[in-house]
Amino acid sequence: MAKVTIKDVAARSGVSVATVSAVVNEADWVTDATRARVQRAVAELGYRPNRVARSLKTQRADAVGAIVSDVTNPFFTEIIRGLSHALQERGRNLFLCDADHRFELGDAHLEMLIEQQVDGLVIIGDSVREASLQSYLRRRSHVPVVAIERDYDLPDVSCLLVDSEQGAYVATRHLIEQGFERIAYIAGPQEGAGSLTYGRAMRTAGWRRALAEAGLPNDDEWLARGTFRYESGASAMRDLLSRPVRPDAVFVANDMMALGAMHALHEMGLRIPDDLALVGFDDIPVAALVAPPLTTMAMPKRRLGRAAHDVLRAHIADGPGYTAVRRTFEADLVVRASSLAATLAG
Amino acid sequence: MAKVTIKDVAARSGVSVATVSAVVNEADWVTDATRARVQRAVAELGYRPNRVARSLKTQRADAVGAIVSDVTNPFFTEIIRGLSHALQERGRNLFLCDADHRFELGDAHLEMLIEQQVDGLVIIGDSVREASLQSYLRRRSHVPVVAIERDYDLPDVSCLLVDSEQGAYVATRHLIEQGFERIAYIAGPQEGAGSLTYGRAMRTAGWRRALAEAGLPNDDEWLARGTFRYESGASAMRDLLSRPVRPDAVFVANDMMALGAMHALHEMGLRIPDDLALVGFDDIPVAALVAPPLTTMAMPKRRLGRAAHDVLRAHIADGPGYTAVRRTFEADLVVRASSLAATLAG
DNA sequence: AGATGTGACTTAAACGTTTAAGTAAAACCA
DNA sequence: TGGTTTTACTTAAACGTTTAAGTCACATCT
Repeated sequence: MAKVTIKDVAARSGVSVATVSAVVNEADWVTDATRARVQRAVAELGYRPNRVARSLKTQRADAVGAIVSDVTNPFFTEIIRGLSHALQERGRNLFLCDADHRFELGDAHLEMLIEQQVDGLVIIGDSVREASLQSYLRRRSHVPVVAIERDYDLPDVSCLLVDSEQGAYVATRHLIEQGFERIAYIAGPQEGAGSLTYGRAMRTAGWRRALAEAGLPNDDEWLARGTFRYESGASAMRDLLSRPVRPDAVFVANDMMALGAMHALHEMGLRIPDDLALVGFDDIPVAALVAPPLTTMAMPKRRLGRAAHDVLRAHIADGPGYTAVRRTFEADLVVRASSLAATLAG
Repeated sequence: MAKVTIKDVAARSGVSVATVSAVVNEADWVTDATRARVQRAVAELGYRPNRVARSLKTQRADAVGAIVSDVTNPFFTEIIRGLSHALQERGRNLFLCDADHRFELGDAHLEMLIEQQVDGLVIIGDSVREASLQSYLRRRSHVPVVAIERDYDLPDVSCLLVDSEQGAYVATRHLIEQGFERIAYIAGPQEGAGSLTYGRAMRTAGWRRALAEAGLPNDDEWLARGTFRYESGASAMRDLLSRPVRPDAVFVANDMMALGAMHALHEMGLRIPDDLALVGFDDIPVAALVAPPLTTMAMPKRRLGRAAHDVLRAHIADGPGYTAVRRTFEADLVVRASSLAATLAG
């Protein structure tokens, strides 16, 4: 009934535990004969090394922890996939925690991952408060942290971001090139006074820049706000359509809201893109599946996950003196039917 | 630079490590004065107990491991959410691993979770081979295992399943009640000779039963096969429509394929449900978001996750002598626009 | 007053590994 | 041949906790 340990293997194969350890860890000094005897004992007893004991002794976990703000969001799961693959290749494991949009939960997960002695941390989306992270980083020793799509103003954390301003600019340019002239924008929540001059908030700026450049109107008359969730996209759309001048195209700050907007348009009997063109942001998998397929700015999701791994690995290798990096990725325009000029689409 | 341990706290507060341990674990015999002194030292040093050391000593991890066949599949992430919440409430942690449909990966994850000494295992979907699991369970001691939506023929693993036959029956009955008479079925992959008489494979049987009962045709003329993926749903739909007699409704074995079928119908200019009604299975979140919203059999996803936790907890409490259970859940019909009789919808 | 009990700790072993340091035999060299 | 090096191990301490067993001062009982 008892668990089989390295001692049992040592006893059965008639060698010391150190030798068994050497065989298990593929040290080069063991003779073939001894190695074979030990391996036989390992197989016969079904011995598996205890990672907990090993971690305690070696002071490494060969694992990293990740906290994601919403594990049911396809955008994040793609990132996780990329991260998970990269780790897998190196034989590292991933402890994944879902914060479900609740900061207390995210903070609790952070604490537990630290106690678990992971070798590094990945924070995906807005799941951990800056204050909590900061108080951890102030400790005498801490593991490297990299954040994805979350911009921390902390010197020790690396941030992997997407250039939202540029993405929004490209998306809007695309609509302009398709010949649309009244291009509205459905934004995320109102950013707090100057505090969030990063990430998704910058999409507004990109939209403005493209319109200004083309001499098109870009004032608040053409701007509506949502919460990044599906339902809010639908109501923002209805809001826009109720205004004096109807837009002929809408750029939406993320795909979930774009889908909501699409739903509202369907309900009102308006056709996409004939009556109104639509461009989203993120390129979640469903974007290609709806009718019509949604034009969107593709986030390099898997690459973000993989890059998080690479950066973390480098930091771990560099030891406590690592220097955090800040990397910006570009979003790519994926043209689908929802944004094609009526003349082309028809 | 060094990590702060229980010894540092003991030294600073002038007590033994045993006392610090007692304070941290809220033993009741410590005086208020001592407790305060220790807590102050803990706060001042920023001490966090090392879970690895604790696990090694206590022989528990206060964590369970889960292996999911595809972390990007919304169906599974909902289950994970349920599991994760339940664990959270008990202060237990979740180690989540993504097998990405690759059995070698799933098996490797199984091995590593075992080495990590988790208190229990949850296997979600088809991610771990029966042989691998069996060889683990043959070991002298093992932790409890519960599988969700995967039917293992192993006496020590608990299985949480959904009654697919019944679900398919209900879905088909619904179409019959709406007045449809030529009800086709898009199934999953052909089940291997007699081997998969469980799970999703049983949906064919439920469809047949409902049709037979109503005296409607249910032979292979009305059956097409896919692979449970989006694209295969589209081609299966095209296949069905190319046959001599066109169906007026289609029941699809899962939502992803149903969405694919929907896409094919849009392409061909056919209207849903007017020209052809559609019912899916799973109720993934997008099902409600497409146009028209998809009628489907809702899987109790969160409940499955929560139930996995409950069963696991019971098994852990029962110790090595636990008796595995087999529980079947019902899928609920969720009626949306895609299946409403033309007369009602119009 | 002496025995007994209780409260508030401390001591030290243990959990299952890894690994630096030690050792004994064999191989090599002059 | 005698000394040195190499090979193939073994010994034992350490990692950071928990916890059973021990201790010692003090209160309580008869």
